Amino acid sequence: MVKPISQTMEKTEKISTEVKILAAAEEVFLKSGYDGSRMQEIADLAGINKAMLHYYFRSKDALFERIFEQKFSQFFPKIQELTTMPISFTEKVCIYVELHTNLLRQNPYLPLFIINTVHKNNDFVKKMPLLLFSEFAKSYYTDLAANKVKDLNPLQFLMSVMSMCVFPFLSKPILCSSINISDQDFDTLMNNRPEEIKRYVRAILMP
Amino acid sequence: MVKPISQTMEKTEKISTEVKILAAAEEVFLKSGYDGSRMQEIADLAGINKAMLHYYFRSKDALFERIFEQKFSQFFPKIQELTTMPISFTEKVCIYVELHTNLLRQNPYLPLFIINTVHKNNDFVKKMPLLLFSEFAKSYYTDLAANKVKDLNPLQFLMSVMSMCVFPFLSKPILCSSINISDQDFDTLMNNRPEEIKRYVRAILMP
DNA sequence: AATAGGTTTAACCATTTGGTTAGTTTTGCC
DNA sequence: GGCAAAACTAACCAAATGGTTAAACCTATT
Repeated sequence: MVKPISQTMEKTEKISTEVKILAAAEEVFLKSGYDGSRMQEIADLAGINKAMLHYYFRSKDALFERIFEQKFSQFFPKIQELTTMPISFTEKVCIYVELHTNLLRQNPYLPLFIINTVHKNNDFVKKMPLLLFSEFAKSYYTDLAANKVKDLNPLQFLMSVMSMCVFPFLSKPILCSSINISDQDFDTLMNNRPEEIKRYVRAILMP
Repeated sequence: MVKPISQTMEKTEKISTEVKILAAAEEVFLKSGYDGSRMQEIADLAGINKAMLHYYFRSKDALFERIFEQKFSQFFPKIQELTTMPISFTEKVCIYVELHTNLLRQNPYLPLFIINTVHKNNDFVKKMPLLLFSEFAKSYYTDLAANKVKDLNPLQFLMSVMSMCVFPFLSKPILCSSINISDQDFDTLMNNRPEEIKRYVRAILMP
């Protein structure tokens, strides 16, 4: 039997308790939210004693906040550099669509988790202004001056693009139940979605 | 002092306990969801004894289900007749946009409440197939044959339109926090939104 | 006024739940 | 091996919470 080397169990094959807790907490919180999650459930999933949760993370609030911060930073694709690239506004939006849709395909629970948490307590958000709206708007107005895009309200437009990317993942359960499509059908739909949205984006922006 | 007339207090000016409970339960459940709501909170808001909740509605589950069913039926605008009207697909979609956006402006908590509930237990939905997808799709294909609309995937398109209508109300807290707009700004945005979406719809559908 | 039935209340109950603690085991180091 | 610190466990605790009950209170009818 392999034994851990250091007291803090770093650099060992054995998964540290802390990591096991974080993985379990992520799964439970993401699926059930703060109110719907139980500390015992997290402990059971991690295969450890419930007291360990408090030993490592002090309280449910602290553990939740840890998970939320990590998940919140993952919610939006990393497009900081994109905003300053020498490509058209339309292309920037299309790249965002591609990135965000694929990101959410791999993290389908993310949107509902984030929205619920912020809905309950919007103090969480303040720290990170990750929606680079003003950068995108600037790019839009540059292209508008060059008559490369139609005249419209950029906030309304970007809100619409984000809506088309994110909302399907929120409405999946309703959609699947009400028009009777399977999980596989939904996945196919989401696979084709970036192309479809990009077509809409171009149609809307074409001057 | 006005006294109630009948034993069951029907037809009196005095608001019946049952109605007070339903109003309070609606407010609390809508804001906090099932897990986040407390029976005591509902009783306090209704200004009645907690035991009354069980006297009239037996259990938290039963009370919640009562509220959910009512709210779920309000989530989607009544457009049954619309589907059979002799107007173009584009016009039908535009009318839906107008109706749904305005409906949600008056019930901004509705989408998150519905989505959360169905996410936790999608058995709720089965009963009412209120998304008249097939009706709309039929109308689309009629217009496609007449070359009045562009060739696209109607499910993807209608999902997009619904996204643009509903998602802003879900993302309001994030939006307001991250790009720092006030409740009034948001209301103005939502006031202008139907027109903006309809412009997008026409641009996308134009053959 | 007496009665009977629905309505309301306060006190109570059992369970769940986040959190703590005292003591035991493991681990790294001398 | 011995020791001290860290990791871990089981048992426990107090508060919260959904739910119940027995008694009191109205209200309409007789």
